[in-house]
Amino acid sequence: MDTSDYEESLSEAFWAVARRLRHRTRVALEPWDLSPSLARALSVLARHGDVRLSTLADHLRIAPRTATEVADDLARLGLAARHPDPDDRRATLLSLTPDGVDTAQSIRAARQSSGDEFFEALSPDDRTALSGILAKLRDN
Amino acid sequence: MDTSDYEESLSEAFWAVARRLRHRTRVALEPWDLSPSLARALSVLARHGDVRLSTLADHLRIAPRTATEVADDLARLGLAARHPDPDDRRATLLSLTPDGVDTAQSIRAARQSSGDEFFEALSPDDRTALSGILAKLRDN
DNA sequence: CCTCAAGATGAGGTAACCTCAGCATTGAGG
DNA sequence: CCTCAATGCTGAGGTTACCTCATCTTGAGG
Repeated sequence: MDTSDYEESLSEAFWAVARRLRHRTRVALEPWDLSPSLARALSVLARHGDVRLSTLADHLRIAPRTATEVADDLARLGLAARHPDPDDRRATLLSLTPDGVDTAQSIRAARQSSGDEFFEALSPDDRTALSGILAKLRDN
Repeated sequence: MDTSDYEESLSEAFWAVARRLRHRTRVALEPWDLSPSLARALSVLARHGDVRLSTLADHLRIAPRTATEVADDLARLGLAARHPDPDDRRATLLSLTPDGVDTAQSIRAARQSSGDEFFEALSPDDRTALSGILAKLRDN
């Protein structure tokens, strides 16, 4: 196996896992009828409270314009609401509604209690290793 | 950091890396005006020769219907061509054209010579670890 | 004030997937 | 042989999660 093959299969493996993870996540979220990306956004909100859309975009590492759409979707579902930033009238803050808080919490709880969560197939060591490796890849 | 936070950041990190990888790959493929998924298909063809569309789908881990589209695209670009399977008249084989062979080879060469390939930011040990971890995640 | 930047969004687009239904062909069981 | 379920491909029609570009409002510095 030469370097090229190695690279090849690394990225192939990566994408195979990505697809699988996406699928698993979607299934896990079915009870709430939430897409993976909305669930991610929800958890950012749960962790950081009110955030500007641009900040949300930063956290999710997506384009600001896309954060607008995520906010639209969360608002449409009644999980979050926009309100004006008192400090800057250009900006909009997004915050969870009570329903959003509940949803975020129950997703969290469900994940915690479900033993077959995707990454739990790994040993703790593997998880630590993966975490470190992903951090390196994320910021290179 | 409890388990849930840990999970959370693992999948977030995973997706952040996925986005980055996709972008990097796209940039790397610009000289050939090929999308990442077509490049993956091309390399499957380069490694396996003639394949049925369904086999291609298996290799790429995509739905059979999607393989049809990949084949359409490769054919449209003149990189691959369909021809009937002599053993089964239901099936179509896809094979690289001479142009496709050249393209596959030059992509391969470019990857080999470019030192800044995405996963080369990792140490060989990390690459090995990642490879093993992905293999576990792929088949759980 | 005036200019330039920053925040959000409307418009419009894309890649890479998917399911479902339908057709042709095949192979296994009666 | 003949039927019939299974297999292989594809047309039709989504969906998700992104993107860029242009435009509007507001803010901050000279």
